[in-house]
Amino acid sequence: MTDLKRVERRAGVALWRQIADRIREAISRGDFDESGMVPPELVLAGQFGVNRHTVRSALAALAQEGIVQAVQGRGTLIVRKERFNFPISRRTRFTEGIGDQARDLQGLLLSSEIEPADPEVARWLALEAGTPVVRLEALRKADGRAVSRSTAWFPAERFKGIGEVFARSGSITEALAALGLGDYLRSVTEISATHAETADIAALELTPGAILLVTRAVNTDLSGVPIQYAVTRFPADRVQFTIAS
Amino acid sequence: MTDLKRVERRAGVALWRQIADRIREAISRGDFDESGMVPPELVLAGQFGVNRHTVRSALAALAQEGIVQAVQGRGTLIVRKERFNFPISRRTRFTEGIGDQARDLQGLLLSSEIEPADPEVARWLALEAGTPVVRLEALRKADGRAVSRSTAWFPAERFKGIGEVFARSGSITEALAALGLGDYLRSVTEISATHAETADIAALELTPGAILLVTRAVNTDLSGVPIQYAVTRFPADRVQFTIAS
DNA sequence: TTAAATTTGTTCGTATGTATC
DNA sequence: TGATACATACGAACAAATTTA
Repeated sequence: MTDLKRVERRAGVALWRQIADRIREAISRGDFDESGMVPPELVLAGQFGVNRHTVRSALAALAQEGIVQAVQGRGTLIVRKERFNFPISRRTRFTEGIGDQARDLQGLLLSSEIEPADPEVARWLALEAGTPVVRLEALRKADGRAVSRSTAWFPAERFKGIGEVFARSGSITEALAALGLGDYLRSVTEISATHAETADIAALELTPGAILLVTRAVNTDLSGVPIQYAVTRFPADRVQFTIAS
Repeated sequence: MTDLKRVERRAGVALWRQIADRIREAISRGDFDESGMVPPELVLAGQFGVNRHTVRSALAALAQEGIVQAVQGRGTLIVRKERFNFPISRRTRFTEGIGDQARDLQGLLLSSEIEPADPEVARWLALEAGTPVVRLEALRKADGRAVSRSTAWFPAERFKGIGEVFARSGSITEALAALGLGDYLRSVTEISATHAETADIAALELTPGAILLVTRAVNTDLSGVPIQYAVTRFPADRVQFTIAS
């Protein structure tokens, strides 16, 4: 607690930013490790010699960074993170990729519908816009934690019943195999990062403002014909990617 | 402006969240396209029938998402984004990778020092901890926009003068070539995402709370000996990655 | 060039609601 | 049930940066 002294007013740097920095440092020093929580807002306000709102601004910034999580009625918890490592290669498969790192893997079908391909989906799948495609919404959990929320499109002609098959197995690889596709390859993966939107926050059990790693990927059959285009959102504090060349 | 009516107090959803959603929708509808800015906070507060602080909370959330950027004295600008695409492969090279997409590329040396390898750096470079390494801090710009901030380590025995050479050419590839390494390969790339810290916010000219894509990568010479370990931070709203398998 | 008006940024005060213990 | 602690909202004042007159 040695560092939680009064804050001097410095020109140019807002009080709440200075306080956020001090709390961040105190956390990384392990000052609050016994309790696993930050002291109550009013206590911090007293120690820093500022109003409680100023402390709240600082804690809100740290919550945005994912360092702490405020829980109404209890206090502000310090968040500890361990990331799953998700390998990306020509033979990327979700279940195999994370399998080693988790005891319990679940693939949950949220919905499955046939719809006409919009221009973007058509482009990725090398189809005419308007061609029927199956849209499959899925959520994956590892050891009970949601690790990805994906939206995948398949040509409907070839993979009409993939929703039902995936619902049973929870694995795209197995579902494709059941529909006669024994093997497939990853052709393109795009990776970007954004803030989570409302729907994903709910599905992935995130705090508002959480960061998502987003992949846009195409899988093809062995002759190079696109069979799947998927947009997958991974909580950035739970997942990282590895590309082994 | 049709949607900017009074907000009803609904149980369960905070006012500022409802307002953030309404402003986000109005922006994506293009309601403010003529000016490129959101109306002043006091105007919004009046239209929504709430206090200015409530509007500020909503705008702060949108700023976190990177949708808007507030500028003191001017107003709150709507941010338009276009991302550079950075390909990652066995032959990843920064300059070649982004070269097509930008007219003007700059590689700036921030500092270059020789230091003993800490355990992590030593592990990635397959050296004994404490072995001298060159640490090179660099900033890269494309068309005047900062696109990456990297910290790279090289075995000092082999690449002692790389700082000076990089300072002249602005290219790691050229610097390595000048030191006798004609070709090299990317062996591992790890990708994660976090919030930017203070130092990177300044160097990359970001707004606080911006998201960074972070790569940890190892390059080796043609016989597989590690020659470079680099941690590179890319602003997520300016860069995305592509892995072509 | 200067001054005023506009607009966002920060801080404090106060009150009330809601969840946890 | 009451105490504690975070969540939301309103009000007021002033600072700082920018634009406009």
